[in-house]
Amino acid sequence: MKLPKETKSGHGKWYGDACGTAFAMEVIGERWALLIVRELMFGALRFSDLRAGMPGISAKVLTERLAGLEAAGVLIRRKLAPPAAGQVYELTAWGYAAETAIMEMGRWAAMSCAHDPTLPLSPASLMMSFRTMFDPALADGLEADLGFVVAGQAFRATVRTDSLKIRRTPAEGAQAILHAPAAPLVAAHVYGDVPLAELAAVRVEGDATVLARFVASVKLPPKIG
Amino acid sequence: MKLPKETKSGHGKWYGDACGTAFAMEVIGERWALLIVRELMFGALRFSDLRAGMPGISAKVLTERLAGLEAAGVLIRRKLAPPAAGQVYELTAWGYAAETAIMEMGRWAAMSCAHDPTLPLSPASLMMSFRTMFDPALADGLEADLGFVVAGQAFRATVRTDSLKIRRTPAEGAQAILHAPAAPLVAAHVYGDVPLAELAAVRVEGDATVLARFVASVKLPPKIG
DNA sequence: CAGAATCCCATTCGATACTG
DNA sequence: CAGTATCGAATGGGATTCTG
Repeated sequence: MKLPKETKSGHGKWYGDACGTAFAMEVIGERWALLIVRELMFGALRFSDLRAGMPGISAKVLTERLAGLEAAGVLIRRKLAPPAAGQVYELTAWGYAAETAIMEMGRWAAMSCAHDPTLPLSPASLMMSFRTMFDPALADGLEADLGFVVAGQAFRATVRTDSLKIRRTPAEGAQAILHAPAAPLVAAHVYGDVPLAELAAVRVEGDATVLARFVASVKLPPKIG
Repeated sequence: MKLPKETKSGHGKWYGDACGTAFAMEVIGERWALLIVRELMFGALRFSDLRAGMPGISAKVLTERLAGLEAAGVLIRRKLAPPAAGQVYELTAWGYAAETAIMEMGRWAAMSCAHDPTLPLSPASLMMSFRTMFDPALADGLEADLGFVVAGQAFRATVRTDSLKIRRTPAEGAQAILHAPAAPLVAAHVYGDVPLAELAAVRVEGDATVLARFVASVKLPPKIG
């Protein structure tokens, strides 16, 4: 007697367990699946943009995962309006609701000594780390409208006294805009305390003081493992 | 050219990504790994106890996962004091720190319509769901010391005005003790609103009123997917 | 460029049998 | 009870090719 195969792909096939954690792992536990959700967390992306954020994933696997996540209700595929050809992948409301879980996993991982923060990092990962590590107590009342242009991807961060919102939106008009060719450089400054002066490729446009206050409000947790 | 294999087992071999979420998935994203952590969350267990909580896992895979999780620093194997033979597996401080992430994943999964809460459930899963779904606002100031004996496993829950602690400890002396032969029966009462009177196999010992107040303070989130 | 289809090998899994 | 050893089957995933 074999266990039921059920949907044959995507979910419901592994654990047969009512535990929510088990169900979550069936949906987002396959290799790459959670990273796809991470990449989409700040807004819809096209196939090739997704690949760019996940070096190492193959077209086949990305196609399979996108189909699985769509079947599970995590994301939908949406056709772009006529002028722009092609389509984008966008999280559903439930997909966006995974953000808390993703952040808690990231926070947990950051507590391990084995976690290597010097590896490559996608722009979306960097932004997600800001959301995770933002501490209103450190922000000390900061309210700001910041832009980040990292590896060609633009994000807009809105800092309020007790919240931080980030979305994929052009940075024009922000109080301060940080331009960097790659995310690890920004991480070296924010988390590794490397002064901006030592990072020739990173440029700040606008109010550097506001940006510095933001950087001071983002901090990694202590290591416990 | 191939990607680096690195540790050959356990972690660091998949994504090569500084993103904490990616690292977390390398540690606990393998099949069954997170469920092992879940089972251990309330205290150390032996090999066979772990198998009992995860119907479907084979001895081989359990052995492999335990070795991987030990190598990653999530758990340690500890020899029992002489009177009791054998050894147990116990989470490290970092392993216990995964609880928040596990709960957030469970909360997220519970928001999906596709989540089937009628599947089998281990006692540890049930307790974890209590921790996840406990709402101090619904508890309305309840302070209590409760026992749960489910499928032969005993847990002790301490309810405070704004917290709920649970650990694997004999239930003797609690204000109320709920005895049930299997976890799904308890879930049917707590989350499915099936009256205790209809569950002949479930028995309450002690102050049923206190238990009822606890049950009223545990609630599933609304469905959004 | 987006993504489906095919091929093929490495890994992984589950079942069973076996051992201290 | 607590694993280990072995083996056949299933799956996974990279490379390549093909299509709109």
